[in-house]
Amino acid sequence: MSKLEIQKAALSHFARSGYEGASLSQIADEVGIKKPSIYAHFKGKDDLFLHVIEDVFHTVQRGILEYFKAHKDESPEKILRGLFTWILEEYGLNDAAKCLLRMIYFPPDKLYQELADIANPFIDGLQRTLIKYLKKMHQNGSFVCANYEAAAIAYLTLVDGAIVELIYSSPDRYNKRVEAAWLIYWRGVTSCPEGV
Amino acid sequence: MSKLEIQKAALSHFARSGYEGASLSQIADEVGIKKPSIYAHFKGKDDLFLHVIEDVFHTVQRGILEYFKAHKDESPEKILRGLFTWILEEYGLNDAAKCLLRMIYFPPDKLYQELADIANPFIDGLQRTLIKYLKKMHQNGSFVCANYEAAAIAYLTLVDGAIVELIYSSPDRYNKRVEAAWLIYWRGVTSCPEGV
DNA sequence: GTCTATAGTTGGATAGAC
DNA sequence: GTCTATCCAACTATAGAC
Repeated sequence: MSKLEIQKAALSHFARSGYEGASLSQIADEVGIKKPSIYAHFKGKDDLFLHVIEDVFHTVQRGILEYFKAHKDESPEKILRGLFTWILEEYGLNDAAKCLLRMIYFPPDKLYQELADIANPFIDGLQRTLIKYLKKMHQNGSFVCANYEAAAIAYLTLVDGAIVELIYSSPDRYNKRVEAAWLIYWRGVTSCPEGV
Repeated sequence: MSKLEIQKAALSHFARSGYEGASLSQIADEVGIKKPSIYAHFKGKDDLFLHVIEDVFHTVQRGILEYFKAHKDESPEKILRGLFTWILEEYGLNDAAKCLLRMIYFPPDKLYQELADIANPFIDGLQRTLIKYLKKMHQNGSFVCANYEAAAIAYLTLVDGAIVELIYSSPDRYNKRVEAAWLIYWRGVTSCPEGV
């Protein structure tokens, strides 16, 4: 029962302080138990951390796939633009997203390999799914552009750049970025002067 | 003399392991001195850290401004595109850039305010300088676009998204992102169908 | 300015009672 | 499954000799 509570508290500490900065005492305090009680549920700090991380990656991945499924009948323009809104609502002030990004960009040296084994399939999977989706829409005729693969890569660049602003500053500035960048992106993708 | 060596070693440790993960013993080891000798140059870990960070921010800021000055006679297209190449060459595998980004996105809770006082002027300064530059070029006639302010914000989104890939994966995939995203960005910025 | 020695704290982890 | 008590290692930091 309290296993989930420990994971939840641990998540918020790992998100805020990183792997090295988080301490089992503080996590136990937040749950309302003593430090040694954690060892009844997890083998140690590494074990707790990896359980939390694996859960976060799978949850986020599932969320994104569900978003695409729920909106699969809409136009690519609406789906791609809407994902930015969805990210803000779902993961704007969320520990899970912050922890996930922190561990992708700045993994603890000690668990580098274990983390890469979780993170790489996640990243590659998202990229391949997006390219496959845009390819289908492109052949479909519902996504007219010069190069769907470049469009996918550029889109992911946009997503990362926007999220970075969400982490660093605020939802407000995130929205400003998204509005400005999206208009230019979509114009650049769909307008094909002399068929470049 | 060894004050600079300590700062240099500290930088690489803060970049790789973060504030909490870096230890004074390891830093001292790398310099080839004993831990207490650090206290002859710095008041403590915080003091060393803040000195390193301040130095990094100023160095990077100076570098970027010098890049713009050195290329001020070229077209905006060349300057903006060239910055991506410059970032890769100058800061691709660099501890300074990695440390800077890490501390912007995931500052240690303990020194949050002190870091914000250094990071915020840096970020805001860059953004304001870019907008001012594009405004001048716009009024100049050498940068034809619908909205120079949106172009600036979207450009920064691109830069962040590209850097994220540079941190996470490799120069190779960074270049792929830049090539794909730049083409779409520039097309979207310069093509103004029915004067949007 | 660098060292040895050491204080004082906190970290992760284990043993064993209940 | 949670607790108290405890161990040991690592950390930051200081005192004082050279």
